Amino acid sequence: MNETPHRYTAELAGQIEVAWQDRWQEWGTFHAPNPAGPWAEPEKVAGREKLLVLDMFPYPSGAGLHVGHPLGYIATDVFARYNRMTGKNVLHCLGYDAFGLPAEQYAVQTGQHPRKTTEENMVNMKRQLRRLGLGHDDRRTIATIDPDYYRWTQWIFLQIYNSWYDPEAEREDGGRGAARPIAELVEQFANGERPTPNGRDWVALSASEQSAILDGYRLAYTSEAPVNWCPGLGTVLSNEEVTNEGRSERGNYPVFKRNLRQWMMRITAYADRLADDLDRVDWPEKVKLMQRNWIGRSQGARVSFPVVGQDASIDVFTTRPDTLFGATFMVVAPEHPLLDSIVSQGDWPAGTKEAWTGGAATPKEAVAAYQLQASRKSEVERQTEGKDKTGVFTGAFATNPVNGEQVPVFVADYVLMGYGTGAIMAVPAQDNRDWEYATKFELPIIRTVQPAEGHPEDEAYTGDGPAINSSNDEISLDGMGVAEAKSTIIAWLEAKGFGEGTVSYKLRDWLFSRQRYWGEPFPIVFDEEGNAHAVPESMLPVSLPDVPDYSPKTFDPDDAASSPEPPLSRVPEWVEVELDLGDGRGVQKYRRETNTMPNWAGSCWYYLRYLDPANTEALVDPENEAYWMGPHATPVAGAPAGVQDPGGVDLYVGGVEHAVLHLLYARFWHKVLHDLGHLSSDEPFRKYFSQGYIQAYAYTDERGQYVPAAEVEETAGEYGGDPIYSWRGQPVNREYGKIGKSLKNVVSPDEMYEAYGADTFRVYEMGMGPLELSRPWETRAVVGSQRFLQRLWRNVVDEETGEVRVVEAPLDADTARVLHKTIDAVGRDYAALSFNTAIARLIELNNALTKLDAVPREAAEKIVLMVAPLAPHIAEELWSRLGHDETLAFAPFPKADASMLVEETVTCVVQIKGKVRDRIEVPADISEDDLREQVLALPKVVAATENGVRTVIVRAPKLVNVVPA
RNA sequence: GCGCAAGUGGUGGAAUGGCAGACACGCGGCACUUAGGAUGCCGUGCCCUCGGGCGUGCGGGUUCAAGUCCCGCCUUGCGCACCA
Repeated sequence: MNETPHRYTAELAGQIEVAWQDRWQEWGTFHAPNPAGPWAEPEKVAGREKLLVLDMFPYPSGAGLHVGHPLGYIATDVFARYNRMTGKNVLHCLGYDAFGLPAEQYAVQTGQHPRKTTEENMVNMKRQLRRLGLGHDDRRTIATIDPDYYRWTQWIFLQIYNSWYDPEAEREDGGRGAARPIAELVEQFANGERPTPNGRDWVALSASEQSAILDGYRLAYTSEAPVNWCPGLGTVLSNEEVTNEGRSERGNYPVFKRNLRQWMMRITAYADRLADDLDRVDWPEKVKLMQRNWIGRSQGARVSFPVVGQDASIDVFTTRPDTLFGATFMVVAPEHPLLDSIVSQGDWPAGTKEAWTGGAATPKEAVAAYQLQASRKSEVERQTEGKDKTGVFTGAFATNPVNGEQVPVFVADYVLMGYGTGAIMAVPAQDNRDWEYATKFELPIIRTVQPAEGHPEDEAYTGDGPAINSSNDEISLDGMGVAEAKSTIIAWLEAKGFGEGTVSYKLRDWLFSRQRYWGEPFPIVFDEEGNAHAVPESMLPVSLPDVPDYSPKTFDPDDAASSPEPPLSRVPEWVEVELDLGDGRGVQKYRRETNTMPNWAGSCWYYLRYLDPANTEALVDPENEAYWMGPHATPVAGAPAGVQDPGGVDLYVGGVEHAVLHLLYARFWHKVLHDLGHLSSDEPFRKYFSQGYIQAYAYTDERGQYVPAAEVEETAGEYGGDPIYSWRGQPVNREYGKIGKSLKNVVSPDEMYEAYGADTFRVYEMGMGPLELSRPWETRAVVGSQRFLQRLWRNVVDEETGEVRVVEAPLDADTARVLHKTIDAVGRDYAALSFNTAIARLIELNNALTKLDAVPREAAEKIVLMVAPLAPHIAEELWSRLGHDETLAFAPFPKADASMLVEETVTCVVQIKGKVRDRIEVPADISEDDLREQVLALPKVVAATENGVRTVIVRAPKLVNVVPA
């Protein structure tokens, strides 16, 4: 009946794919040898280059994968497989980021324990990914929820907790500033080398006093500070997890500022290095820029303005100290700590304008009312109220140090406590915000930079120009440009003791605790005085207890007055412990820390565990870390001259959504571990590639409800108009966006395996376009990739008999040339992650082979090897049928014969005045003179150059451009 | 508002300053078929008086030659957003 029983159908593809997946597993094909540690196989490492390829750490979602998820995994797999065929020792594997909010929320929804649902989700995801044929080292699969894993997460926390940042420490790269053990700081305090902050003897201080001082230095510390409290999630969040609109990134709930005692990570100590070292890694500029913006380093000056009639001064940060002479008033944030003491106690001073008082009888009342009003505003309200300037006069004046002018001090919420010093000198002439405020409150404006020609009279001028109105008895900036004026005035301020050049950052310390159940417990206990103690390494891991009630206490999302309540605090038998911490104090009563770590903790270092997952002695054997991640001999392209290579993962592929979250946190942890001597590399991700997303169309009916995208029919519009979409006969609107359940446009990889097979799916995803671009999913287009693989199959296997049909014959010259050109191009494309163009080349070669009566063995074997990284199963199957016993995973990738890359004859394009007018076949090695002569003799050229020739451009052998007179 | 990308057929996309549209989808035709939503082959930027003309968001410029380089504008996407 069936005339083509051996056709490469989805069914046959499925059989082949599963069989090869079993073989790879059985043979341990993708096990990568380590130089040291428990899995040491130094003899297999010797003499090979290494390559460490990494995907972003996935969390096992209950919804399973959709076709967008595997895009990056396929890309890294193709790259890894290609490099394996060039002889490299390639490490590629995947683990699971299984703690955290999504896993917990899913568990809450389904009413089951998070561990159970998480493990089930991991099983499902592993099945989906295995069916894709990824060449992962499956021995190295890890999960953050595994106690053997989070033991090391806790160990790293202790390393950070037991460290401080010494800005004077010399680094091996010549820079200054590094993490050092806190014990060394204690020693400095104890032997008097470093005075304690309050000047008292270290040994005379109580344990609590010592503890409080050390908290001011530790890289992980607790502090009582305003944090982002999200009642809807029942937890606090880091700044990075809060959106511009003041809502939680996950769940979009309102977030409120609350003063709470929380764990923080002193990432600000690393601000400079995190910003500077971006120059040493190969990342997209866009992502580097996002990190630089987030760190927000700006050069400027701190200037002190003495408060008139008080023994106090207001410090401001400014990036424009050159404009000091134009400072006509000052503004402090409503939360500024000095505010209460500087507000004048009596009536409004003489000259107070009505607009400054906010309608209050005294400055004290006005400021109190304004503070209250500001404190009641949520972040959301600040946003929605727009940028209307509000504020009141404090009644106080401060002295401008450059000219002795007494300027009024205002309180206004356009100045933020969280940046700089929380106070500014206002220079309306050179700052738009200050201009607005000055105009609204009738304050003087003095230009101190000459505006450019044609600049509007009624606007601030923020550009460069010569300084004006900027002199006193000692100094004059007049005539200087902005840069020179800045350095001149800073030198003067420093000499007079009025201020100093300084740097300010937008980056804040990282809030590290969460009031959730499903996360790593802190290895911290509190004694009866409330002082924190590290749990000794020997007692790790501190296990997450099984509890009957793991769900977090959540609140009305708008209930700002609610307080977090960690689920672990409801387990007294776990919280209350008696321990001997080995610190000489013997067995004591302690209370465990009941907060848990954020899910970033486990994902901050997982790539390190991949290197040595079975190691029980260390998080990674130093030799393994140095082998896989150590610095290269030469820095990345574009790095400043003379810098050291930081090392790190050779290729990291993932979405840009983690540009300032995971990618910044991981860099910070990595640098701490580097400083403490645990890692030779100084950056985690040497090269990062930001992949695009696969999106899909979604359709809404007349009521705006989403309808199943798979059931929508498309019909051509009349007279070439736009196509019309309909669902069950009714017209629907098309939208473009994310793939998701709520949009009813999910396509799962399982459906693709079923309908086409994994290889076809892989080729389609890689062939759709460049990896960095987002593109729409189109199921009906997948068939093109299937046709390609079918033709490839047919070139080797007879569809009717199943016999191999290649012939033992030499290649004809044309085929040989196409083959070698393809080899040349495809190799370069793979190395450059240009998989879409590699596929196009392979299709062209395959189509050329299809036109032959029979395919010579050499061509068949080479195209099979070249296809193997993309479509490994069909390639293995054909390779095997061609008579090879072993996997082609390590078969050498074909090499192009350079002599085959040059054509004997070339089509030369003949242009007249830059337009193509003719073509001639010429020998590839034709001389310029011969070619010029031939072209000028062509009838069309002769006709066009009746009036003579102005010039002839010859680019032998491909192009001649004749320009007639 | 500030900053960064990107604009190429009906669609996804190719093109070291040198033949614009590789490859694929879709569409049209043909073959094979009881059948085709299978498979194969051919065609497919637009206009045309079949000579050719016009074409890479718009307007200028550099060049013998511009999708590519430069200037200005428009549009879209992304990031930041009272950051002093």
